[in-house]
Amino acid sequence: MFRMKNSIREQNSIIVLSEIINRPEISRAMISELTGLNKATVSEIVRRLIEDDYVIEIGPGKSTSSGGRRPILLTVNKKAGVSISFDVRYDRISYLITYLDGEKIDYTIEEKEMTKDNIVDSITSVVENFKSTLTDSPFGIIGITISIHGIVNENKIEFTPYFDLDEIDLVSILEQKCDLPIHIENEANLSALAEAAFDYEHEHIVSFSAHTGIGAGVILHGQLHRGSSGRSGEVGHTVLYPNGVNCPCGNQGCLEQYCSTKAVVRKFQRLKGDESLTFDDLVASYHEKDSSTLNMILQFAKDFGIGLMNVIGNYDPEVVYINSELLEEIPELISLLQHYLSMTIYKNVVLKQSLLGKKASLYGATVMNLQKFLHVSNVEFSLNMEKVLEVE
Amino acid sequence: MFRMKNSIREQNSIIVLSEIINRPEISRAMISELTGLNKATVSEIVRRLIEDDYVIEIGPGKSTSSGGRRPILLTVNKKAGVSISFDVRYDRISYLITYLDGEKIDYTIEEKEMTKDNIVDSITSVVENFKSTLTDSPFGIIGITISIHGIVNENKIEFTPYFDLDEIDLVSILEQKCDLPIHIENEANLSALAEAAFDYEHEHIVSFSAHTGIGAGVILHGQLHRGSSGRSGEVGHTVLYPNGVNCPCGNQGCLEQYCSTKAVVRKFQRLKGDESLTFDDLVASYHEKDSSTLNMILQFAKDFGIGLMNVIGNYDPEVVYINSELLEEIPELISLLQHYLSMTIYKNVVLKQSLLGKKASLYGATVMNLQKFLHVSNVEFSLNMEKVLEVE
DNA sequence: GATAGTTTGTTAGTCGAATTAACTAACTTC
DNA sequence: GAAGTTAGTTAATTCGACTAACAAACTATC
Repeated sequence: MFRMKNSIREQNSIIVLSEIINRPEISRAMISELTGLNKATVSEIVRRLIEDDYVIEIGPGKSTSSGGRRPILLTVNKKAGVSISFDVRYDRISYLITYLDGEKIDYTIEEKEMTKDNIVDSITSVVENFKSTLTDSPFGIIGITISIHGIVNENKIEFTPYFDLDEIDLVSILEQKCDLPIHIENEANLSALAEAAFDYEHEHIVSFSAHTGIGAGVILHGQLHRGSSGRSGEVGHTVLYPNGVNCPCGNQGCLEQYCSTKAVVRKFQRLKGDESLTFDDLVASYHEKDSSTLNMILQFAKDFGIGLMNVIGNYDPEVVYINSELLEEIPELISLLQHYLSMTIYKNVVLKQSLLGKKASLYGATVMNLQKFLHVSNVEFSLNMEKVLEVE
Repeated sequence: MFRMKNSIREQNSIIVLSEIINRPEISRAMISELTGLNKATVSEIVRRLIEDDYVIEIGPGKSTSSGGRRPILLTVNKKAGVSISFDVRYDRISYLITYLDGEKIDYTIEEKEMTKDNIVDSITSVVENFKSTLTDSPFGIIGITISIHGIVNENKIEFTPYFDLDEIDLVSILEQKCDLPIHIENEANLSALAEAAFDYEHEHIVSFSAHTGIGAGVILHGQLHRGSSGRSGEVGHTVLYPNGVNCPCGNQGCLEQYCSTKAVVRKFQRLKGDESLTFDDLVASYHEKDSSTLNMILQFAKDFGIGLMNVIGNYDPEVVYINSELLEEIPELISLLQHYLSMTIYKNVVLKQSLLGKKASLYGATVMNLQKFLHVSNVEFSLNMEKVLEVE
């Protein structure tokens, strides 16, 4: 058991700050009611939060119909610091710079091949560039979190399929060059953090990502579950068909070989005997109700459903957010999957389309920056949903 | 955030008590060193624990080679209360009565068909019987926990295959009749609690039980993960062979239809064309190196391994305790499974034979009684390993 | 428009848990 | 027997959170 020194680590301070971050404006009295903390306690904690630049007063609110003193509304001092997020894939890099509430300052995607030789420069040039424009703020850049499509453990990249980032110690290099807190995390895990940060209702959340690979990020009791070595939720390599097709991972019949976007497009190409067909062609063919495509998609849904059930049967979450280009284009598949679920003991599990799509991991990285900055491990605070959803 | 009233709920009290429960004897100075709490703080907390009958002093220890005052050794006041555990299957009921450290007072297995009509009497008669022999103790019976081979949620039995316990509200009935705290929990979950209570080293533990059904109990960050509706770890009904044999659960190709003890014996019977063959015959045939039996067991190991990998790929635990009659009789299969694992990204995950075997759930129930009694949700305290392993 | 009632937020005093620092107690070694 | 070491207690202090009382600022109403 370690003792709390830093005031912001103090349990109740973080509870109060969470309530303030969670909504656009709130009064001391309301915080007291929501948390069960005494009014006097809330006043004292808020006094320190204001003193330390975390919170600002934005003026009086309206009194209720039954009268009474008007509340003094509080809000998080969102401009006290900024967060920088990167998402790195083998074929592209994107970044997002936001204030503390998630409001966008800058967002860019660049399609280019990423390697261990260009990643450091790609990142530092963005950071240096931004640093030069940054006017004085109490906290400055609170941290940089990098989303990696691969296995990450203890801030080290252990395995990156399709590229070679595992050959350098990215965090050490960047910490030296930037002199800022650097964090790296798996893409699916960060996506789950993002979904959880916007979901006030649920405690157990799975984010199921199917892009080039398939992975699940898992939030249990409001906290990210990373597993003992950062390998939790690697469902892409659980076996769907014993004795099925070979997978680069060494096993046979892995889910990823049947249900990743890549695999489905390949199957579509073989079905039509045309290797030039793209993802968009597949979607078009489906919407034209081409019967062989329909059948193929139906088979995909069955396989996908088994992979999904596999995760649900292990974790028993309340809700699963699905983040997949294919299911985004064919949303009725979600209903179909929900129908499959309704016939099992997991009928109460709710499937939802991810609201954040391809920006999920970037916002998850923002959440991680905030978590590290505030020294908390839960997601009981949130970014400003409105601000986030209006981006692009 | 709720305030702590009851002294024993107080964070640091429970930390100190855990250290005392965790070993046969310990001094105040050592507690101070282990926990980081100040000597004075430890003295005060221990004073209250002694006052409240949780702890006793057992006399002076030896001083170290470099001299100094001799320590006053402390130990948990194990006879201050007793725990009662039941394990209920469709075909038998067993119970275990222990002191607070897990030392056996009574243990009995009775083979009989259990139904909703006889379960209440079976339990109350044991409790009443024991109550009459119980001499005055500070806490008396601290609780009764019942292990159920079925789905349990919020202290209610929701589904029991092979029998009908889900038709009565067992906890309410027993609470009325016994006037004691009654808890019920799934068998696999309790087994996991038991394994974790004896495992000081690991934080993420899976207990994989394969008996009539297949289930996994999961300990994450030292706490039992039950899922949002008590259905976590229901791996018996994840799909092994898509389009495989029908399962009573409604799905096709469930793991349970291939790897439960029941399923394997049935397969052996068909293999040999003799329906009277038993589990023991299967084990004998294997040890006689009957080639068709060997092949069958090899196939079983492959299937079992896929089921296991499925769980590991989701949770990424540090260690998996396997509780299966078949693997207990053929322990070399564990090495084989470990070999399969070594070829995956989960090469660091350790497989172990359960030390507790068929008594795992009973000891897990004891742990649960202690957890509820002490108002804690972790297993950072333990039963007395020596005392437990000498039972029978 | 004076008064009563309501709600927000602050102040003063108190409590309790944990800390530090200085002590006593009880040993070993030389 | 003196010096060094370890165990445990005591007293004073700090700090977070609580209660209770109050001031501030509103609404409703006769």
